[in-house]
Amino acid sequence: MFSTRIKIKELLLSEKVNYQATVMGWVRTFRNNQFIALNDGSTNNNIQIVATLGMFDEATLKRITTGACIKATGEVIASLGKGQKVELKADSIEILGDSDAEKFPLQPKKHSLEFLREIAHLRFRTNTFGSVFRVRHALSFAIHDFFTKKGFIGIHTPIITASDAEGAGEMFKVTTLPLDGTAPKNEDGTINFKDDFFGRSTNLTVSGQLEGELAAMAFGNIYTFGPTFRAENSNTTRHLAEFWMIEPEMAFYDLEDNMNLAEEFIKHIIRYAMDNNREDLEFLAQRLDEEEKQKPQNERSEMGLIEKLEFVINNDFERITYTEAIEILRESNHNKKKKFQYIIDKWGIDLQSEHERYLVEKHFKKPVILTNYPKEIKAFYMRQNDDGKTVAAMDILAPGIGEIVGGSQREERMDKLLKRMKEMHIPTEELDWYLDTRRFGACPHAGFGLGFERIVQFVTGMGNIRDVIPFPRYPKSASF
RNA sequence: UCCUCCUUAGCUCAGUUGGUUAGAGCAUCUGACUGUUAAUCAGAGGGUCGUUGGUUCAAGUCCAACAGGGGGAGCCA
Repeated sequence: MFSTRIKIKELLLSEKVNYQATVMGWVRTFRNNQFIALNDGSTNNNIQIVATLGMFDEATLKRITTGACIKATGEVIASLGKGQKVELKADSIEILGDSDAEKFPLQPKKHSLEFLREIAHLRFRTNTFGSVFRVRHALSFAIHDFFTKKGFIGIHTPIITASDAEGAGEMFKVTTLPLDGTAPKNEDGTINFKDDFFGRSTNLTVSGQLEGELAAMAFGNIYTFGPTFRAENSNTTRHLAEFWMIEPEMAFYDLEDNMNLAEEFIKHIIRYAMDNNREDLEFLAQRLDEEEKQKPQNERSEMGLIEKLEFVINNDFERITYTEAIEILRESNHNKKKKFQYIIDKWGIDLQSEHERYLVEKHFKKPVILTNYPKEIKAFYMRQNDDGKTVAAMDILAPGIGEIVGGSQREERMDKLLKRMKEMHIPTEELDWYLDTRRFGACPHAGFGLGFERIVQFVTGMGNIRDVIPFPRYPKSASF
């Protein structure tokens, strides 16, 4: 057995001294030819390894460079210096992997996030990304934990799908047909997919919702948590071409049940990260704080990261209807003074992100759940309200990020659903399997979708979504 | 996709109204020092100024196109 190591987090946490230990990790700095700051990714805190002068040969010391991987064995003692409680006085140091100091790009200094994105394969070794991805994992675990405790069944919906009728966005084609122009064609010149791998045209999924609804019609409560793909040419700080989405779907839920679950869910996973990743969040809070100081006074956020998260956990989300939101916006001084780029004048228009931000950041200063949107601006499967104008939709808007959750009560009445599909030119033949849920034992049900990276952004305070997924995919970029 | 800003050493950035040999800090290398905390001190190396084309006696500096990046918008999660 090779790994007899103790993790640095455990070693530092116990504060026990006077025992033999082995640590393994990557060198952050090597000071004074004696003091190695070693990190193993279990925490941002490094263990100080003391290589007593004269105990190690010159050749070994030369190989202890920033980025090198080493194994050190010795006695854990109370530190003789300030700055750490314990340190490891090395009896032996073994270089497991050299790192050419002239070529290793990470330095013990502040790097820009843009530069680190170019070396995404190495950025895991920085404090910022160490914290971000530990928090990401905690949130991921908390999601499964939340739904499991509530008796939800996790469903793996397909990544390759045949349907392209959901209208959730542009899709990536999946094919094994040749791309050199020799693929079989129909008489009208379009590609004939009969000889393709699946014998039909297929795409990467844009949502697991429709399949999720099928499972909910058997298990009652289900959730999906998987990768999702959108071939939109979106170049923003909150869009990715490949992202992870959580989509719960619940039988016997109406819109209010749906909102209650979504709010409880968000609070639960934030609470989990606060309880289990305090150190990482404090590091990220400090990082954000320094970043904020670079901004002009009027652009700085009023709350620090920890404060903001506490606030979200401890306060009810504001719940208003679309109609009320339009009223608030129309009557706002911001609107009257024509400070919006898009002036709010009539009911029925879609809200622009400037309006969402006004509601969340200026007016309510807390997360807002917007409900009952006009049916014209929402998807075909949303349940039609009795007023004939709106649907039982809900979006949760978060400060700094905007839409974090989109959901609705689903239209379970076959006649209404079919009518709406026709109006919106959704091909019913292709979705016949979906319509079976309405044919055989239809029931009131609801669900929502939550972009995982967006909640990771919210919790870590990272401004760019490309910095909360290890290897981001976006237009013109699929490195690593 | 649209608007806008940016691109100078490995990194972060200076570079004046266009003018001779393009600078700094950090990193790297060499040496000194040795209980340091992004160690310190001394010295050295390191640049086709994003690419291509244009204006000019002269371009890092002005103009254009393209590429890449940032911020904002749209689409959305």
